[in-house]
Amino acid sequence: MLELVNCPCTGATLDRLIQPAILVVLAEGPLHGYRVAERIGEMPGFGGQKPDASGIYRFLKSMEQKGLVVSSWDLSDSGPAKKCYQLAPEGKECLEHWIKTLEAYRHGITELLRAARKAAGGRHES
Amino acid sequence: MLELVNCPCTGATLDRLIQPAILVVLAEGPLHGYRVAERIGEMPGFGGQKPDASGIYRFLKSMEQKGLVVSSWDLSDSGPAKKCYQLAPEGKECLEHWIKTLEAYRHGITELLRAARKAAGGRHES
DNA sequence: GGCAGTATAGGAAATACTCCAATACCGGAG
DNA sequence: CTCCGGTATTGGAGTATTTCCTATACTGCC
Repeated sequence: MLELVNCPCTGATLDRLIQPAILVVLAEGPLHGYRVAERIGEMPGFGGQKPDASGIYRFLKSMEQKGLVVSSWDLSDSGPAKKCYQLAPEGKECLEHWIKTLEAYRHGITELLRAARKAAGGRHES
Repeated sequence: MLELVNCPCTGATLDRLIQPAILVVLAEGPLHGYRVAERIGEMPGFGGQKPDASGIYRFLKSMEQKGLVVSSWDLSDSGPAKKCYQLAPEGKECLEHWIKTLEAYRHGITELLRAARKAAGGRHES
């Protein structure tokens, strides 16, 4: 038997999609990093496991530097201070661009899948 | 206007998929690195631009170390020596695993797309 | 001979990602 | 009251991944 544990074919990480996922979550309404991470973890395609919080915070920070999101501190609730992020107009523009990109990705994956099935599935109904 | 040039939403790189793409190309028949890169460049989803050859060679090498492919030098034709790769049984197994992974990816992307359209496309039929 | 195209390969930098630790605030158990 | 667990943000460091640039070499063409 083959050990595919360390093989990317197990699909452990499709990390690039965390970025549009953040945009999508924020498009649904302003939210702070911790909840963003939780919401992404709930999304299908992320395997029910929430992504590394560090990574989310870093993404949010870089997105703010790019002007895609704006943040404000939310001290209203009890508990530690929350940095509340919301989508800037540029972020919405970026999200719309992502829609086209995701369509292209899906098309590419569909084609790859077709080719893979054709190549691998030729005869293996054992 | 927003400069989205350096934004991943432009979809410049869906690099992770180069690995199954190599597998698919090799599943269609033995081939050497240079042609593999060209074939991948022709595939939809890679934007018609052929990937970095260095990367392909490195992938092929690591795939050989993992036992997914086997190589042999082809000196039959004129021109520089070609290292011809072909899929090993483990590589085919990996490719079959990739099919499941790609299906999961596509599903995840579909869901993300649905959410993105809902969030961004609410009202902008201008 | 020099140049372009085919073909492989390696170094080094840049980037991305993960794991781990630190800080801080709150509420409840002991 | 003190410690612990959950919420919340952040930084450091190490590893993995990717890209860019370069080197080598062979062939055919001008």
